[in-house]
Amino acid sequence: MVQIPNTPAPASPAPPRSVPTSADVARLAGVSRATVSYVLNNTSAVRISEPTRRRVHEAARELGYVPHAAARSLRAGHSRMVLMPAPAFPVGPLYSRFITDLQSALSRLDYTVVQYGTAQPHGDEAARAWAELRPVAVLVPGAGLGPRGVAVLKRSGARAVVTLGPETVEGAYALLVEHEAVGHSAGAHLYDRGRRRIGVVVPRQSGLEVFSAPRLAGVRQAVRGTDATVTELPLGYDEASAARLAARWRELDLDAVFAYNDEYAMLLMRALQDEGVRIPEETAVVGADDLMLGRLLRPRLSTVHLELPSGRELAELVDRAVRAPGAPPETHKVLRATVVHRDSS
Amino acid sequence: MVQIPNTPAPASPAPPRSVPTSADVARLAGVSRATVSYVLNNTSAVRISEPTRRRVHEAARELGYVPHAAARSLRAGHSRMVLMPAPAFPVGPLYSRFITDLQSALSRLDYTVVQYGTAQPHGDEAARAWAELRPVAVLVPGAGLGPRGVAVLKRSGARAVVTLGPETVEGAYALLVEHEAVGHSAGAHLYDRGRRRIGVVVPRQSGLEVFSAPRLAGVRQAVRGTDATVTELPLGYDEASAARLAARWRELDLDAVFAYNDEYAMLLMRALQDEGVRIPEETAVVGADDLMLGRLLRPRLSTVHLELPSGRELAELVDRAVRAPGAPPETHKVLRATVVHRDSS
DNA sequence: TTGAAAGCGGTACCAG
DNA sequence: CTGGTACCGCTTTCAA
Repeated sequence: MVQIPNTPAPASPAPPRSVPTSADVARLAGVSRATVSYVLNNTSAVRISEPTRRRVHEAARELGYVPHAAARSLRAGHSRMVLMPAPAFPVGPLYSRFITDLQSALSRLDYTVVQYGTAQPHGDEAARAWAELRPVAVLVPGAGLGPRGVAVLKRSGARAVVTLGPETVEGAYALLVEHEAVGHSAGAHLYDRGRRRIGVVVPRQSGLEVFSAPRLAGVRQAVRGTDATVTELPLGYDEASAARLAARWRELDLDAVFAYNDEYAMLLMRALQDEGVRIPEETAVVGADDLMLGRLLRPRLSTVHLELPSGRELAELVDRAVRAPGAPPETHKVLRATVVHRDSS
Repeated sequence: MVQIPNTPAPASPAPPRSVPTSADVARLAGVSRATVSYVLNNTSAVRISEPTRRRVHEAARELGYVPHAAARSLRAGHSRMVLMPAPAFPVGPLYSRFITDLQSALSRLDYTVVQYGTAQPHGDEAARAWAELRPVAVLVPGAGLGPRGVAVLKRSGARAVVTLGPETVEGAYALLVEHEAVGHSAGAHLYDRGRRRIGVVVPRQSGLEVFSAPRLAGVRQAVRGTDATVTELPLGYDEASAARLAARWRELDLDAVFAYNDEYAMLLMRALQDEGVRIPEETAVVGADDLMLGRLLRPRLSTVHLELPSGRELAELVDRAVRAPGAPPETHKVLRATVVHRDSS
């Protein structure tokens, strides 16, 4: 490269214009690039004299040298990056915590966790973009990734492809999050408490169908073969929508409702109470997620408590899959749903 | 590398074992690597015959070829990656939406957005890890990044370093999120409504000090030089903690409280009501964040509505900074806080 | 104990 | 229009 002569600069301490490389460090320390690499990586297979180490470290510090991860993993032929597409659905506190736990657990195992900015393109399209980064493992929340996508990822060197969603995908390690179980718990609970005309809230908010459909199906399944009925109740997340639903509550003639989650439950409960519907006498209400706010409502909200696998467990699973890439993909059900009975049902 | 002779494999269609490279594509198509590159990148500076293009595309498809992003950006000397450390504080719906918006806005400008797994190490330490990825821009939420960190990032080629937090950092483009304004709005509102003995909730939850301290300071500032008093009220996010606080409410002798945010407000309001404290007559309550749940409480919760800059604006700012890396860093105040007066104050 | 050199997967110049 | 080739920054033999 041609050195452009310095323009007369202000008397600042000669700011190095381009990014320092290991070659720059070597030059400054008066050693070869190889030696720099040995020293900075503490390579045990080779002994470097103490004075040399010193000089190298000194030079690196002085230049503010930071190794180039891409170059390193290009040479190494692999990286320790675990890629996790950011979920398409609005995340609640539950999922936030889960992500945080998982990230720190994987960090402890010396992986670099990266959340890839959300999938505009459809799953199998997106998989290509993820594959370009050559992650050692990919952890996909929600639906959207197909068998084609899994194949692309594996062909690009991903040693573990794990889905965390409603269905298994050919070739991937599947952590089945069956939201049917949530609806099933709620439905069974309501039936046990003598309710027979059960409404189920289905949020209109887009991105939530993935959860709401199976939850509804779970309720249906819970009362299949009994005399109970299940009624679908579309509901937007706003007061007007809730008020409209509450206004026709009497004619709907329901004695219970599973409100999708605690937030929708709060919304609907308020509207019902404003309408003079007595809870739980006339209508029982059950939410889901076991948020703090449920305990603060009056009557206290019955809810379905959800438990995702711990971040540590999942991290270990990923690690195992990375180390034994030959192992056939397994399927595990991971969503534990239990009813917390309070006063609204 | 030594080729290990194939063990007699099941009669599957010869699965390619290693990751296909552009050389493989070239071989299969019977052309050079250069030609493959031209075709797949639609390089306009060079004309490739239609039959050749066809053969290359065909070969790429057949092999399931996916380019190696690291190799590409190594050669190019730069990437289009915008790195955003995952925030250390628990994120609410407000921030979630903000992130999502920002990501899609940046995607539209053809940047790749990546959330880097949360900062275990302290800011300036973490900056080194981020720098290893050689992002073209870094967007840091919250506090924790110091001038040293900024320097490291810039030296590693980051053309834009933007902080989104409570204070400016030497060398970085600062989007000032001044939570003092939140407290100030709430304090002024309460004062205007005739309240003089103001309590301010300070969450015990760790990670929230960054927000709670300035909010408290803002209230203090709003009533400075008046006869009003400000009392700090530490509060854990659980019912027991709230009940304890409510039990000594009468002796605290407060006529108003700014409850940090809507969720803490709900928690405290419930405890106060259970204790028989009338709201707003005896004590006015103001929350913040303007969440749906505030509208559902009775009395309806007064709150401070917060507005962050739109994702599009921020994306454009980043883009501008990337294109004009010489420009001196600016500072902008970006948090708009306005009181939404309802029935609790 | 240290250095020279090969190459990881792409891109872009220059020659044919 | 296409191929040869020199890099990008780093690690890792192999020799000296």
